[in-house]
Amino acid sequence: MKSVEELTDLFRLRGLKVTPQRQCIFRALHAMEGAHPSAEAVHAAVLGELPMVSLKTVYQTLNDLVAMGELRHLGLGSGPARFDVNIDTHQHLACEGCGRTWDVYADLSALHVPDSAMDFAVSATDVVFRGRCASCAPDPDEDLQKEPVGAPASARI
Amino acid sequence: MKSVEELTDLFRLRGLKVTPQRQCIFRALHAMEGAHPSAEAVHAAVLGELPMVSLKTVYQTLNDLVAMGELRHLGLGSGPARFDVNIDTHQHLACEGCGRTWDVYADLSALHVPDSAMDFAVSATDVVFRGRCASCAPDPDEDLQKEPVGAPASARI
DNA sequence: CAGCTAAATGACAAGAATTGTTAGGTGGTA
DNA sequence: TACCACCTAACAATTCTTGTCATTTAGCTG
Ligand SMILES: [Mn+2]
Ligand SMILES: [Mn+2]
Ligand SMILES: [Zn+2]
Ligand SMILES: [Zn+2]
Repeated sequence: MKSVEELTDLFRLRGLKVTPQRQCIFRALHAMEGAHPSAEAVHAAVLGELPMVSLKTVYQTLNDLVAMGELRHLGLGSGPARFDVNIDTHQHLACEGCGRTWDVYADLSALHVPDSAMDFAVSATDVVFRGRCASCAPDPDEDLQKEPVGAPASARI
Repeated sequence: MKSVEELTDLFRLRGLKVTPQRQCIFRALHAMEGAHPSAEAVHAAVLGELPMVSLKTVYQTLNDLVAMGELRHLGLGSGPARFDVNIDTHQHLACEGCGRTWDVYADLSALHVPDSAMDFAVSATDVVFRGRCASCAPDPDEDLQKEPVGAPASARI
């Protein structure tokens, strides 16, 4: 995520105004490098500094950033939309146990669309590795005893 | 998607009851092989046969099928959830022009999670190729005047 | 086949996430 | 400083999905 100063300049270049609310959102996002917050999470972070900012303002600013390509909208899984503060090309690990998500940088050079779809022009490839992180790994002892309980209610991005 | 008879047996095995509404939903899904319908789309198909089925019943049955692993819940962007009638391992082409989605079967054997994430146990890999389909291609030479015509039956959303 | 019971149905309402509306306020420029 | 397009925030509206509950029904048992 770019610095507050850079984002300020980019907003002004676009004819968008830079308000204390927006700069506070910029600051919150800049402090979240590597995270995938929901709008609500960004709002919560912002409220610590400016208690009167509305959730609507947060949504509006996040959507502006997405339109500018300075933030990615993650549309995976269910529940509230997540935003990706990292706009470099990368992929994700999604833990089905705790719902956390990590960035990974995998080599996609060997990944090709089959010939049967040759008339489709690919501009981006989204990859999500789903599974279980170290803390959520099934314990081998419990594994022998019982069948795994149903997945947690919220296995999200 | 399995046949109405197979799904009927699987529901009974699970202690779930099989009602005319549910069998109608089974039929609708079975006729949608290769598609990625929303709950609303399934509901619309069902209403042609049984006009009194509620959307709630459709959601309930689709969720049961997902819990049984006979239907996949897709998170392709925002908007209403899509369900994947094809539960074989496969990937998707998503056209950013018309919003349609196609199944593809790509070779993922060369796709590995980086070593830095070695203690993450991957159970599934979701791949979405995003771009533009032939009808939505910006290429001015091809299909210049053509309306985006319906995709082949096996390649619907 | 009749009776039992857990499950399903559907009308309705509620919940969760996001966006529209609008009246007043403000940033950036001249 | 004055202007004005843009922004803010309270509120309402929309969209998608699930909860509640009275009634009905599927599947089982005898
Ligand atoms: Mn990321
Ligand atoms: Mn599919
Ligand atoms: Zn985990
Ligand atoms: Zn298209």
